[in-house]
Amino acid sequence: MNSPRKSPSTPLRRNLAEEVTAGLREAIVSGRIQPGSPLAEPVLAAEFGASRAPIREALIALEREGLVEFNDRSRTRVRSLSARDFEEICSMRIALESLAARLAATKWAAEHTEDIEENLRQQEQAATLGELSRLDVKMHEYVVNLSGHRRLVAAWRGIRWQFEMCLAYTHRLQETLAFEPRRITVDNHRRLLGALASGDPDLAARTMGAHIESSLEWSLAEFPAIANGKTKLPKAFRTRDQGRGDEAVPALSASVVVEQP
Amino acid sequence: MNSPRKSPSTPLRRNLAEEVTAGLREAIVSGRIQPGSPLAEPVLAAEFGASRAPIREALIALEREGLVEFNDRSRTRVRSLSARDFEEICSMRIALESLAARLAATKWAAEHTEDIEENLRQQEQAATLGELSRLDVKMHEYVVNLSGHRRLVAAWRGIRWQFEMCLAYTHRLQETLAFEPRRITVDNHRRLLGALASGDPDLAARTMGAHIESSLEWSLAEFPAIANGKTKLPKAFRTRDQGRGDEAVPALSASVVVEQP
DNA sequence: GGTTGCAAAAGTGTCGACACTTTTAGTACC
DNA sequence: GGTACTAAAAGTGTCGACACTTTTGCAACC
Repeated sequence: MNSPRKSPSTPLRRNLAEEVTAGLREAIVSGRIQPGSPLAEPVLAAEFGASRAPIREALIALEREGLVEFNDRSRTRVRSLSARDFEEICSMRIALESLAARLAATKWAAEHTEDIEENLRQQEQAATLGELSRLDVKMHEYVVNLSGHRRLVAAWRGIRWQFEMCLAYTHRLQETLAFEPRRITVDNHRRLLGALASGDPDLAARTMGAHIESSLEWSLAEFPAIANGKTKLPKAFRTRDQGRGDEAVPALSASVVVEQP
Repeated sequence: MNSPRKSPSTPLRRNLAEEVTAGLREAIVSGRIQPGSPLAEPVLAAEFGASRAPIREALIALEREGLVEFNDRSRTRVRSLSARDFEEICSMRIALESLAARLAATKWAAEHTEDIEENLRQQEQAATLGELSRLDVKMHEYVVNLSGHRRLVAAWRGIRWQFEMCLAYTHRLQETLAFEPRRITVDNHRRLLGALASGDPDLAARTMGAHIESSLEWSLAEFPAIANGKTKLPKAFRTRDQGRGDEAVPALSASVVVEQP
């Protein structure tokens, strides 16, 4: 042996950094920690009963996921998502998932259709809007993973939780309006499934792009508050981009890949 | 004062982590550190005269840029780029830069045309293939930044240095064949500039996609070694994907966004 | 000769400490 | 009441140390 054991009680818990990352992510996405809240390393270290090293690593990981942001002086805050952020997230999803659908279509097999259909069945039975969204994201994630494109997967993960954060906020506003939208969503997904299973890469990409775009338009229609700043969202969520001379938000129609059918 | 100063000689150098990141990045991209080389924290710490904390941070940053990879047991190595990686990088560039071009076209102004034309003039005078590539990347970076899409910029940076690493390798093989390719490249860029300046988002996106795709095809034609593994590349660069049951490389034509003109 | 077992070496995860910087909170001053 | 100055508090960057795990090197063994 080497030296005095510090705490023999500690049952060798590795990857404290990952635990902290997961814990913080959950708290942020769920809204338990409000956007804009400062995240000081010593404070978090105390809360998680860890030292600053794993906390630091977790914060870097969360920054990569877009859930927190570092200030000029390296101070960390929970990120606030503005309408512009929402548009960026959606246009990225279109760009990335169109490519994912293209690749997935070329290697589509019967088992994939079965997997997706199982998911769609669950969607039809989903009790809450939140549950429905979770299944929706899961389906999209399935296609992204199936693409086998590791950099695409990585980039997608870089916005995934930001997207869920947006969803959580919109759902918190309107937990009810589930019926009509749900049928539309599932119908859309069936069309998408058909395109993927057809094996036609162009069709799959086009359909995926149109699908995401249409669901985005629906969101904007339902919650114009998100898009124009006259928002009913929690105050901290309502952010005028605190950027340094940031350009104006590009019109949505311009940030979306339009593919002619 | 509080306690004994450790080294009064240290002139307050901040951001050691960034220095290390930049130093390692340069060494990796230039090939001074061979792909596959292990990067042990204590070793690097000694080399850079730093402690492990900033080294660790630098390695995480480089992993994010795709220049190093962590193994199951968290050991770090310089990443080896296979033909599949090359294709992934290019298809990501097409997806991202097409969107960037679309956005840039909507906000294009005379000054931007001037900036690009200055760059093209320099391209025409570039003495080496490496210099030409540097200008090429700079031009593409210009468009990406002009898009004003922060997540797009972030994703692009996530593959930028990997791309340069590929370039460095191909150039090391063939430093000479500059004349014909260069004229083609510059011609392509002029066409691209026209599309961007036209203000037509669809045209800009389409042209950008085609431009990147064609330059990729040219690379594959010139250096089939890169694509098929029968390579003249340095041994460490020649990597059979050491993945765990990785799927086959999707055909290039399937990983590229084809947009009908 | 090749294999197995074991101890040293090398490596990662986490911790606590300190130097320095930025904020915060008073406090004196006008 | 508002403003300028100052000292405490809070925060980040970096360091060295230790506990534990994985590799490596070597030696005994079949």
